[in-house]
Amino acid sequence: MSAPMIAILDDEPQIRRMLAEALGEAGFRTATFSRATEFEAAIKRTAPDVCLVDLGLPDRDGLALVHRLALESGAAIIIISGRAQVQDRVTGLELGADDYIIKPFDPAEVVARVRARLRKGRDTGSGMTTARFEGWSAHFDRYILLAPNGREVPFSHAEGEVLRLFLESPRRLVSRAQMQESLGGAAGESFDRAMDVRISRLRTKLDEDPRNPRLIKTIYGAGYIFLAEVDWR
Amino acid sequence: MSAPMIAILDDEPQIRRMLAEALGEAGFRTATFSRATEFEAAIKRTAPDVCLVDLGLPDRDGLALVHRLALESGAAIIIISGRAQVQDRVTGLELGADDYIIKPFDPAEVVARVRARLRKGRDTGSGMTTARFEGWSAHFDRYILLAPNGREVPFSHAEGEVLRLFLESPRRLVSRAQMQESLGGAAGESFDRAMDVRISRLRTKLDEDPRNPRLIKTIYGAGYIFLAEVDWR
DNA sequence: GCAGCATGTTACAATTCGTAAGGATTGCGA
DNA sequence: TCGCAATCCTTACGAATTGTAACATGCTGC
Repeated sequence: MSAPMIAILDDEPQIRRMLAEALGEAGFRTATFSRATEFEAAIKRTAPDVCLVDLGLPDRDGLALVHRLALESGAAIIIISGRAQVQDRVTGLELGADDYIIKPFDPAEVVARVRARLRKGRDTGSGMTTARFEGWSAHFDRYILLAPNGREVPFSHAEGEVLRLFLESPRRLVSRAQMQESLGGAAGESFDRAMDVRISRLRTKLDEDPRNPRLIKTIYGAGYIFLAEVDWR
Repeated sequence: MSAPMIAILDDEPQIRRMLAEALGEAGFRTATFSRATEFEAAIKRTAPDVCLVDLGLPDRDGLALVHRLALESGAAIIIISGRAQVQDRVTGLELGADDYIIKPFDPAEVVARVRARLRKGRDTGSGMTTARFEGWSAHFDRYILLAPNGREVPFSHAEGEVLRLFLESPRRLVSRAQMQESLGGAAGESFDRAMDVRISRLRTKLDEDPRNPRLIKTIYGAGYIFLAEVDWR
């Protein structure tokens, strides 16, 4: 498993450099952006672990961006802002941010707060081989699903990759770009249809009603959401 | 599911009261302690969701306590401290604290930061998945509406975004500009008509009489207002 | 009422997605 | 090497979602 990925959005080059350097020295991968639109597009592709967002960007309202990120991405969100009023901090946090750092800041504290965010929520990763959801259990070490009625349903490697991706971020939007990234598909080709087919097959194995799937929802133009509470063992 | 439990450790009675009151009003259960030994014993019995710990207690070294809590309890830990040096904050966070608040603090910010910690711990999605209004219920976790007569009405992602926006601020004017922000529409384009169409489709799903909509009122020249009492679960 | 604009609705087209059918690839045993 | 089976991708076409254009309706101030 590679180093955690930190996405940085700030319009001041100096601050971008400072953050990227401090986080890089701490062993993280970083990606920096100066404009919100680029930033948001990149998020959908790469699914970073933590987002550092500077409020008060010129080209968009930062709080709306934070709200969207909180709803749609699984990343932890840390706001960096020059606005020091309590009310600013409260609304930022209520909109879904996980932390709020005031400028000027010390890079060491930023690194510490990023580490604190990563510590929590890092459940998956090591010996997790079985996941339960909605009466099903997926055994990745044996390549089988156990249906709620006890029936054994085998699944292939490709199907397992998709299922694992969903089970690792349940109730979160997973974009097609993220899937391609995770499943090693080259971009730009007609790999899209292959993706569809994998999903389709997985759905039939999960007893989904094709017209009205309960577990794997399609978000038109965006990706998929796996709608279930998942419990890894 | 009962209200989340917040354990508070502070040696100043005034601060204990202030925190307990603010958190109580926000809907949390609280338990306050003045000495670390009592506090630690209680933690083992009641397993709180969040611990608020004041450093600099007389009877023990606070950082050691934080470290033990981080290792042994599953609770989120928020340090409250009068020591404002960056180095203090960094070591507190490195030892396992999830957040670090400096005295003097505003109770509203403490509440917001407690909420932020609970959001991430709570599997995903913050629990806000079902809203009831006027006999309807909107299930955002299943992408369906349940009509007052029990009929199931599916809705798409775009429709759901609009509906969620209304349900999150009922009886309040929502301007078109706000919608564009929240729904991620690029500004300046002819996105206006698209907005209208979304509203129109949503209205038909909600059985609105086109000539006389009861739920989604148009405020000419300003925006829309959702007229219903909303109850989130 | 009328002019001028804001909003509602409908029909249509572009895009995106689902899946059945068939072909390529791989692995395995005879 | 050949045949067979399993797996996976591609093709092709139908279905669903969404935005846009065009037109209809409604609001506001004169």
